[in-house]
Amino acid sequence: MSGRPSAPRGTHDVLPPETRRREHLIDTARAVFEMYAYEAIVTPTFEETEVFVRGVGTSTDIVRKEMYSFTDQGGRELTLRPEGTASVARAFVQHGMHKLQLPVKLWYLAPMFRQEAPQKGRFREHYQLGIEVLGSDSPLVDIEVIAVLADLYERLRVPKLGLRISSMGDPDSRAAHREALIPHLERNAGRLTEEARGRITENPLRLFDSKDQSVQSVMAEAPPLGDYLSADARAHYGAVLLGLDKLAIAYETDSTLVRGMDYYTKTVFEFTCGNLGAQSAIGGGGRYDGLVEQLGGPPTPGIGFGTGVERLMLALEGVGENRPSGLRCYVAILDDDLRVELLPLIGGLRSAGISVETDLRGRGLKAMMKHAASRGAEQAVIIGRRDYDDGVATVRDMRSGDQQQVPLDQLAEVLA
RNA sequence: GUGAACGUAGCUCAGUGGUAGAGCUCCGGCUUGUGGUGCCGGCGGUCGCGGGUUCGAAUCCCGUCGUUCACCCCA
Repeated sequence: MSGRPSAPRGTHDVLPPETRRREHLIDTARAVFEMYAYEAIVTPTFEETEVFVRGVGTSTDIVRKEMYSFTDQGGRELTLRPEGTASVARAFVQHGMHKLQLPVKLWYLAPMFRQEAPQKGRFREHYQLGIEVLGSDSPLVDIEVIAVLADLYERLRVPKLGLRISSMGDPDSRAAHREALIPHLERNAGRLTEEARGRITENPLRLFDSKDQSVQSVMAEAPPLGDYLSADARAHYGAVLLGLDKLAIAYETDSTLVRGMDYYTKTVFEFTCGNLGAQSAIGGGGRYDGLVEQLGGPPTPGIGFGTGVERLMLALEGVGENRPSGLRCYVAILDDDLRVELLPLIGGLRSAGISVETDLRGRGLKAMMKHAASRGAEQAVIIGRRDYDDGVATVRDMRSGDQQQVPLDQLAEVLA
């Protein structure tokens, strides 16, 4: 920074009228969440670092190199929330929410912070809309969670939508798979990149997602996780897919789908938008049946998703709707002395529920009419000395241009 | 974090070594009380920032910050 300060790297301001598009998106999401009977939850912007280390997992890029961590004046190790699920799980444990009627169904809108290299659609601070369902291991919940997100995207009319889904299995499935996968990788270590070799024991599943051709050829011959699913995990996965079919939600199963948090079990899924380039994932999530216990709570299954507000905004460029400004009426006062005299009149219109804009700069009538038009006012109320002395105002319909004289004391009724 | 491209008015961009430009936006006038089209005028720039080369730098060189693209990762 030198001279004029600017927003920090990877952050950005959202200005009107862009904020109207954003609010339409958020309003729509809230409406959908309420339709499925979710309740809002708010958690702190920062947590004890331990929440994310234990929750998200030490093998993840998020915990290893992307967290905004700091020590406060009391020597506490804190971290700006890099994702939403761990915080919600922590709150669930802290407040004994397992004693509530289960499952608990929650939604949130919150900023997330990750120190990554910024790119289009990837920011160091971004907002996520998300839901979490805690306390039921039924595949019905998996189906509902995916349906909520699909419903939201449909209402927003997200173009070129894709859904990939997979099952990570339960811990037993993963352990059995690991025993077969690691020897395969070690036998073929010569064909792996150095980076890939480093992950063999750390998080070998990640390699299924590699874009390196040589690594891919090794993974193509590797034992797929799907072959090692336990009977329970397999049945669960089948039930979820059946439910999606029943709801006519299109999906593609993809056993190479690997997500960035260690807590995922069984169902994982990711929605993509085809016109977003490299950052095509607009929302994703999965089941995390061990997370609550990991954070010191009773064994409690859970599942949720997060979807990125900024990426949705990009995906909806050109097709998204704005929230209407709601401005109904522009009051144009021609005589300077009347500007103060008529403040109660304007106040009265607003009390009557009419959105009113008026000139705050001392513009001339022509400029005020232009202002009224550009702000989208439906009607203009013009009051000059002549009108005021007669106790009337001129009301102009901005669409048709029709004008009529209205007594000042009837203005609210006529405009309403 | 690595590699590459780009950074000129609020916005979109032109200008590639010789006095900083256009369109749009905004403000005002033509119309002394009437918008969305027209005409005229005006406001607005440390050419991202710092250093260097040069008689002279928006232009060439170095550094730095930011954006974008790819890798990586993810929303």
